[in-house]
Amino acid sequence: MANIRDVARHASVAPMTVSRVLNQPDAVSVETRMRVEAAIQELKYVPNMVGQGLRKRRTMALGLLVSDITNPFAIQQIQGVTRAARESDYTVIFGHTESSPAEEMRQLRSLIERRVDGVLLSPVYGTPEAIDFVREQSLPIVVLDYAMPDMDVDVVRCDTRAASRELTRYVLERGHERIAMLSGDEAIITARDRATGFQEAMAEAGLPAPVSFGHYTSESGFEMAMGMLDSPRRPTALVTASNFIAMGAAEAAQELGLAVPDDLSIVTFDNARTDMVHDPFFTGVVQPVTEMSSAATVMLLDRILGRYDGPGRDEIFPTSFEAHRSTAPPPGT
Amino acid sequence: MANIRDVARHASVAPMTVSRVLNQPDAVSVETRMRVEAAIQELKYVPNMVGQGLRKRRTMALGLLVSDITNPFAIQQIQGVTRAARESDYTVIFGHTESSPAEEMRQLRSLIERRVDGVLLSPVYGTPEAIDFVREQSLPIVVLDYAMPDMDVDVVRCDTRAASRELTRYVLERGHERIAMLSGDEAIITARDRATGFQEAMAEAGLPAPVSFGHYTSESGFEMAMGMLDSPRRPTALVTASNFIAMGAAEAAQELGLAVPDDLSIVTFDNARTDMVHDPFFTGVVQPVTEMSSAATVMLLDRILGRYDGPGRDEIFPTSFEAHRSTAPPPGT
DNA sequence: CTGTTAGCGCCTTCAC
DNA sequence: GTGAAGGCGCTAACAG
Repeated sequence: MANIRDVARHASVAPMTVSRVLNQPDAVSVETRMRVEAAIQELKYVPNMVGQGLRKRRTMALGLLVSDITNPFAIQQIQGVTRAARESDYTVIFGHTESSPAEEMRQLRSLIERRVDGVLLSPVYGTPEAIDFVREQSLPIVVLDYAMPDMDVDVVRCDTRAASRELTRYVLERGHERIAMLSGDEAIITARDRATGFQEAMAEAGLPAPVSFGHYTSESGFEMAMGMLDSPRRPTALVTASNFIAMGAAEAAQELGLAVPDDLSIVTFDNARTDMVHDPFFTGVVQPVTEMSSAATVMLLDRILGRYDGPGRDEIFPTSFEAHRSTAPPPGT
Repeated sequence: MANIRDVARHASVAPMTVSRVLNQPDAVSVETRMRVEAAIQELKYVPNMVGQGLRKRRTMALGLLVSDITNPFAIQQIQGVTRAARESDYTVIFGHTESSPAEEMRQLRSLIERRVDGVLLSPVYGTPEAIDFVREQSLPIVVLDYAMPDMDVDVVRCDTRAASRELTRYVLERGHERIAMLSGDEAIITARDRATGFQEAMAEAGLPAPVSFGHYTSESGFEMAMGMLDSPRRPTALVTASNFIAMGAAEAAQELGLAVPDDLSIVTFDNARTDMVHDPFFTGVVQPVTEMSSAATVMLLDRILGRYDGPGRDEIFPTSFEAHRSTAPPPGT
């Protein structure tokens, strides 16, 4: 594998000239450039970014950590980040944390070891440690989909509490009165916010607002739904805080012989965008994940390239709503 | 951000000793080691793998290129590779080629620039250029899910032609006689092999074997299905060569007022594994993608670490079969 | 067990 | 417009 000196020798120039041909071609005379380019071709020279990164102290790589790669949500994050990064000639080194804070720290460390120029983190529990860890290496970081109150850090997210209120109102407007919420881990701020939004909307309607906290998994959704539905005055509608919880709830309904949506309506968060799924089933809130992730990447690049270095920005994107087949009026109406 | 010399100074040792503490702790006396470790803690030193990579001429990174990250198939590949890589302390730098050969070459180049220690490629069209390009940099490469006859290269795949034969036989055994195949781009070997397997099984049964070639997308599946189904003596079953084609075909059926499976059975390849999808719909062939990808990663590491350097290996994994809700006997039986 | 020297591939700086 | 010197952070090889 040829290096820059091999090319230089082959073209009878100094290594520096080869470097110029690659990085500032206009600073080299046409004839020299052509000779160097011929040598590059001939030796099949591919520049070594490891050397370059060491010297320039810039790797042109961004780190991206998502929680759960099996979630379509994460795929959209990856797409959004990759797309924006590519436009600035940045590579994305991505890892998934399997929703484990320990793994999150391990992966962050690995990204720092590789000296990525910045980090995009979709956190598990949003503990300050992860952010501090990156910061103490004076690396810029942007947080995805996780509110960080009282932390001076760039965040890109949605107003998930308001979205939850509206989602609940939608169900109320369909005539439901016995509605329960299945949320995620109470330690996760989106899980709390979504529960709060639900409770606010139910309070407006003067109705009780039962909430289960569990995890953002279908297993947990199944269990929580079984708990909520196992009662004579069972809810006629469930508001779930994630697509996986919704799936688990739908399984529980099936297990109990309840038809969705005829016997039980289900609405959810984190719906995958329609164009990713054939015949979407769940009615719910859709976040512009790809756009958010691209925006977050641009914010990160702003920091890296020195285009911005003020206080942390909290960029909030609007959510939208998609009605599909998982909702109907309550049974008996 | 501290470097190894800062740590050395802080612990009153030579940089080399710090390096030893990190890489061969047993070669350092306990007291020295403790002093160095204290300095590392205090300075929050994180080793720089860029410098290390330059010196060792090893980056401890593998490149992985998948075609289409929105495909659950690709997610499983990423998981399998990441898992196996992690066990050997390797990082995965992954990219998606958006099913474009030009992008594939661009991404390969980017991986080479970063001097990954080896490449895992799930090719678009399986042209030799991509492989030669990697090889001429004397980098090892393993090909995923793509037969490479006449190329001396490591491949991990399934016997997709045999699987297609069996899949077709399953449909025949259900009593169907008018069966059509919707395949992918004829330039893609799996698309050809799956068509061939279908034709072989149909020939065994003495039946005509109409095949459409299109693309591995739901749009193409929709169009091909519309073409095949728009006839009085339309097929009662479709064999599709990918999950996306199956989705498109199901949409076409819906558009034509045909119920799946009552009016039309659909079987497919590239089914996502059951545990990734709520209530799987399509009957079809399931490949052990995660295992295959892990195995491919191990094969690659064999080359990288010099555990193997013989001729290219063609490792063929068995497929399995999952019956779900998209198949029934032909209408009127 | 510890240290010194030198160089991996590249580019910043300065000189010509 | 071109080149020489030096160093980014790290470790192989050798010395003590």
